[in-house]
Amino acid sequence: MNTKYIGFESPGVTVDLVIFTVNEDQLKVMLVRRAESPFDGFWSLPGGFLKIGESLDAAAHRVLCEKSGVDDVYMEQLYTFGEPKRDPRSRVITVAYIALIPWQHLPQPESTKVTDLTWLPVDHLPKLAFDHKEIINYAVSRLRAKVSYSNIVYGLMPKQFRLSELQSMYECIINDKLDKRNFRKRMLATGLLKETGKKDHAGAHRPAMLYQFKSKEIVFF
Amino acid sequence: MNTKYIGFESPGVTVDLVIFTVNEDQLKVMLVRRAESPFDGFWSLPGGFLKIGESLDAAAHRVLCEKSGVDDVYMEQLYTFGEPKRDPRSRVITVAYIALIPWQHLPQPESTKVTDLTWLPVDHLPKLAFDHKEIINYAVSRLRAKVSYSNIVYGLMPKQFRLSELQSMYECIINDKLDKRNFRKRMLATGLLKETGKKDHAGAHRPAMLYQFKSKEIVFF
DNA sequence: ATACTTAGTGTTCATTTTACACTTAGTATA
DNA sequence: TATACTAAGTGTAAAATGAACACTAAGTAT
Repeated sequence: MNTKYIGFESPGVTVDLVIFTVNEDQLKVMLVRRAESPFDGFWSLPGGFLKIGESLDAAAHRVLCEKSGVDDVYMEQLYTFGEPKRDPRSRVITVAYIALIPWQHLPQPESTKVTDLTWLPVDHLPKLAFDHKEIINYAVSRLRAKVSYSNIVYGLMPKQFRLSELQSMYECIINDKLDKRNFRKRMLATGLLKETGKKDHAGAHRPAMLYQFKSKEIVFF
Repeated sequence: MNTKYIGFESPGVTVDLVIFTVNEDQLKVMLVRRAESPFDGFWSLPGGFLKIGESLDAAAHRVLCEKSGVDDVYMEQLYTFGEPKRDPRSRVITVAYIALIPWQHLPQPESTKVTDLTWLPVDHLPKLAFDHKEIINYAVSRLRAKVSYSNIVYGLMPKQFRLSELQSMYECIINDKLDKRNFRKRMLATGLLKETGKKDHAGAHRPAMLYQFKSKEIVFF
């Protein structure tokens, strides 16, 4: 903050969103197809330039709404990427955000026609535009770490759910199996869940109690 | 990344450094006195504008060297602050970094004359320029958290040290007392320390074995 | 009525964490 | 040179936590 202003030399500033969901037992990330050079036709993270007068968080929310049609989701700033050559056209630094959306909350596409938006499993990504794969990898490692010391998975669950669904969510993210009894004990011991009283009668088997979170607040253990 | 370039509307981009050291059993942060409006005369974080062609990390290192005269220290990106009004003059977003410097490695000021640089304890800060107090508070909470699940304190220790000094370092940062025997057991159990063979004969008491880190690598537990 | 499927539940053992007090090896001083 | 002083250095027992493990319950479908 001690240097003189040299406004016209300023880099461009964007926000890019790593929007996660879990579907078909896979952790997936939202990608949009670029329709211009550079990386024309490549998948990339949804993002956009920061507007003057707009906070970083506001810009991230704006992009989130534009692309997902959803607001009111868990979102946090991830990291700021600023290698000089990360955009081949000119200097652009990007502030990356993580967002979590329950699959059930997403407006489902009407048909299977090719669109410029997709959800791909994080462990099988094609070549992406810019440094977006690096950004996603960092986001995935942050998410995987955070799952184990917080209740951040809240952001990916529907309002009501079976404990087995919650367990499955954890297993998808950390990519490992958990012991059912220990998992239930631990979850109920947090005191963050409550029974809804309702039961889920799906399937030819004993119905499951539906649970929900007492609060949407994120807690660190 | 889907919007058009509007280069001349770009916000300014700075890096600001929260440089920590521990001295006199207190966690302290480096501050520089502003010599211009706004906040003329207030203490502020060392920082500067990002140069075109310079990566964020490089800019942070440049500022670090300018102000501390030290390189080769632990540094990590903290968070990017971008509220529209955080700089009253114009739109500036700042990428904040944390750096750790052992007190012993700092070039000591020759005299006690008033300078434009100081180290103040993080828990007793005066009013600071911009949103710098908020940035410091966030940095302190990050540091305090990270101390408990990594060996990040390496960054604050001199090359060789007594175990009691290491313990004291932990205690200063987390602001709590630790049990001596448990602390030693835990530290030695990590396998990251080695005896130097040398002993520290300071003081009228049994001399202490001097230890050092096997590697400067940061490890998460 | 029977088969099928997921829901739901406790205990034991191993490991980790915590609490806690005395002896040792020097330096300083009388 | 004997004594006092100070921080260094060490082990164990109890408590808490984490990990492994298998059967019964309650529905739906045939």
